[in-house]
Amino acid sequence: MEQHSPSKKIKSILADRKAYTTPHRQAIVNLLAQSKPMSAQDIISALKKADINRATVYRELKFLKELGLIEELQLPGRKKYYEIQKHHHHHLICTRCHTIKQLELPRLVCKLLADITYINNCTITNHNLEFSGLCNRCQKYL
Amino acid sequence: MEQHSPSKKIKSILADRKAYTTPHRQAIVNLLAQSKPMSAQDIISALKKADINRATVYRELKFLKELGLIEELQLPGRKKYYEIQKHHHHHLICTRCHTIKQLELPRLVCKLLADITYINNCTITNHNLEFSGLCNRCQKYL
DNA sequence: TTGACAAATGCGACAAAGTCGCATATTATA
DNA sequence: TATAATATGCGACTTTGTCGCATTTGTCAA
Repeated sequence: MEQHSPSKKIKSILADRKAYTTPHRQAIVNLLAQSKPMSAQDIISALKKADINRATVYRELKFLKELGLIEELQLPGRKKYYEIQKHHHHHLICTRCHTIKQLELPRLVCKLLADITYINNCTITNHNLEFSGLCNRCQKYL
Repeated sequence: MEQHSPSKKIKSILADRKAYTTPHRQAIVNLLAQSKPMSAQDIISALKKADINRATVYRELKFLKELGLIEELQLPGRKKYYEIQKHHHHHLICTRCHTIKQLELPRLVCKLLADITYINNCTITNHNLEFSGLCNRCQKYL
């Protein structure tokens, strides 16, 4: 497998936490950096040449999530999906072809969250806004 | 267990689908009608006197969901939660006490969905908007 | 460059959530 | 009340994820 060396930024984040830059860790980060959101099993399959233990993959995903390097998506269905942490955004999972697309959201959404906090007198630390339906390719066929 | 007889409406929905009005089915619907969102395991435990098989509960939840009588919530975490289908709404799960509260959302949200569909040229059939954070009771303590 | 120590890994067993096929039981209705 | 469709129990199985522990690997300072 081709191993891109991790960016300076990632290396320093790892160093700050006294975390090592291991081949497995790099492989997972690189894989996610180049692809759509993947489930743990997707990652295990994709890296089967590297022969990474299942438990290691799960541990790694948990760890990278804590570090804020990747994000965990709670899409409809049983599995969690992971993707490289970019700017915050949301997804559509197609009920026909099961591809996951990133959605463009009107700016309004941020304001909305503030309103919700105010109306309900609570402290929102996290939200999960995901969609399912038909992607633009599949909606032509039905 | 006290068995309220199901409403006419529910009976007719069941009849339309040639589904039977069985004690187990009634027990599950009645239970959900009287409580906060519950996981499958919560339901199994709550109905342990009725001694309903696990598989039956899962099958029933799936079926009631298809009928539109209950809704499946995808909250952060591994389990799914179920609640009686009321008007569409959203939840906050408290990261401290884990209670699930229904949130009041500004009307804006509906319009937002239409905008998202338009901007992204897709067909949204379902969305999942759930929150985690601190409920109004717990936010006093931290 | 190497040795020591912390961090990462593999392994295998375990757990929780959910599914399936099949034999049996229950329900609606003619 | 007989019958045909539906629901249920049972148990094995799958998937997703976790854990403890022994071993290996990465880092850093001497």
